[in-house]
Amino acid sequence: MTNKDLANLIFPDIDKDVSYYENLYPERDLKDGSVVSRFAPSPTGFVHMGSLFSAFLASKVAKDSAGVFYVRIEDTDQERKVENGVENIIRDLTNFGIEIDEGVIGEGKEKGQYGPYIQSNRKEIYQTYAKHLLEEGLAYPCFCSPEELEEIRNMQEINKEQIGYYGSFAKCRTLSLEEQSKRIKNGEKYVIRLKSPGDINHKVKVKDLIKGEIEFPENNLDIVIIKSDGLPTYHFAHAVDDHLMHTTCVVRGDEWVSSLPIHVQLFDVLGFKTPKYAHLSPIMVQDGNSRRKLSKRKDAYAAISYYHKLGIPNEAVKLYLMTIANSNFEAWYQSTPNGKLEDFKFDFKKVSSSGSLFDMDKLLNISKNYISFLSKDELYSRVLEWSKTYDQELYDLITKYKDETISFLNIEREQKKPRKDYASYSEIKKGAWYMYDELFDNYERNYELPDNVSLEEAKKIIKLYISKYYNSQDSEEEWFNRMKEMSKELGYATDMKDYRENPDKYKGSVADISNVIRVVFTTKKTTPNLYNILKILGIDRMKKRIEMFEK
RNA sequence: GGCCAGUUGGUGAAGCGGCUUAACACACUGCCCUUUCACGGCAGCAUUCACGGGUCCGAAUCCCGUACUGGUCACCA
Repeated sequence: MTNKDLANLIFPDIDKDVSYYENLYPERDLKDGSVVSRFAPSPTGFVHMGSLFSAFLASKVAKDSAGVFYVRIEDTDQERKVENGVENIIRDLTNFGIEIDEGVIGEGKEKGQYGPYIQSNRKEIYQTYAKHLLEEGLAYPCFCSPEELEEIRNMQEINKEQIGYYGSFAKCRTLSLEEQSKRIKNGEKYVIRLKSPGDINHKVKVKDLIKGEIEFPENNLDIVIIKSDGLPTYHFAHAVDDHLMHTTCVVRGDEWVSSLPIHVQLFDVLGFKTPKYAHLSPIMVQDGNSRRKLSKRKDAYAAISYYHKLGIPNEAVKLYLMTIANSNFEAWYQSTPNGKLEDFKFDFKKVSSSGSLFDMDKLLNISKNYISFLSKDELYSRVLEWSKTYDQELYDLITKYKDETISFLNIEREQKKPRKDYASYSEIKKGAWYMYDELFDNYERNYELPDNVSLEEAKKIIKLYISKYYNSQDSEEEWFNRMKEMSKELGYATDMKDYRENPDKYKGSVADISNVIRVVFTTKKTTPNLYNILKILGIDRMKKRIEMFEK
């Protein structure tokens, strides 16, 4: 009985050799310095801010270096699988505008030479490598039951010993080949464990692109590499896949840093070159007095689809993520005319090694700025597309009144310092509803008149305005001058400074006059430029709204 | 509990031994500009970098210890 016999007994159907796969997946033909990175989610639901963050940065480094960004699905835990998991992930990624160069691109769809990219379809590959380890005597079957392992753990805890399967606790490690084969033939359940060559008293240093050099005790645990269902554990799959797919940079959450000793050892035992690692700190959220990781289940705004629904542009979310990732980004972006995210050179070294709080205010502010610099046509088409799925009423209105909508959206836009009204597409309706008769006529109108102007006075003002002072042909300057003339006639101050100094001399100021007019036509006392609004409304609708006001 | 990491205003952070009486941005407050709002401008917002020691002429920056926070110790990823 030899190791080889045992390997054949365990994997009788594996007829390929490790070298077969090494040849099947040759080195990638890329320029020096090109980064191959990946996003490797488990299909357990949608994409949330945290995983998006790592996907985004992974794709960014690949793109910056003319490398490859691919998607691999890690579904070795069959129990946690979720219906439509893959589809949802790909949808969120695509919705968000992350381009997938290779790997899984849809349910049952993949592209690229290094596949399959779904781990459950790579079973034979993992088993081939496990078989190889078995042959070399670097791995062994373990028959311990979960109960036995539990017991060992408890004992270790009581005795304050290192916890885990190692040394004298690794009972199955020293089983003879005959014993092993006998128990396998008996149909006992077993896993395959790595025969760890590590010594806990030795140190390993691992360089992380974000955290710097970290020193750990060597791994001395005989970790499971193949589970009893024949599928690999994360650790083993990580080593095999990232080697075979020639990943040069692994970007993942920092919950993985503590398994680094295992991973380094696995690469070493398998004779693989370790990739570079970038471990990202999680995005945190304030919860009472403490902080915790942004959670899929507790925080609605953790889901990337939340932003989509709200109508926050993808670019804004990306901009936000990049300002979190590289603190020099914001300054670069503001000082670079026409600066685009794509032109920014992202650097892992500048990523903070402690988790930052998620800042919705900041995101909204970035979004507000971003939207303000959109051209009128661009904004219109985006709102159109967004409302199509999320606000049918808005969609119908802006389709019907396309030109008016564009004119309205263009008020104080397309200039050096545009207005910043909307942090999301969904806010547009709140700001523009009074431009549509369907909404204006049917909604309950709450006229927000200035405090110092009574309803009677307001009616008087608007009557005088429409009959004597409004002329649709006026330029903005003429229009406002007439407003001043009217203020004078009614005993309101025309000059604001004068009014502020002598408020008692007047009934109010031209500001009150213009606000009354604003309110009559829009009900609101804050709107974009009134002159433009009146132009869009036109004289007929203005008259109609005056009638409505007087009633 | 072991191991690993982190700790600079309300938030994100810059800083890497003297240029820091701690940048910049968000939020907040006040003023100015102004027909409203928005924009813009100005000002305010940490006498101090978790705490305690040490090194040094000099420390937010280097070293040690403590505290706190987070991660991890599965046949989950």
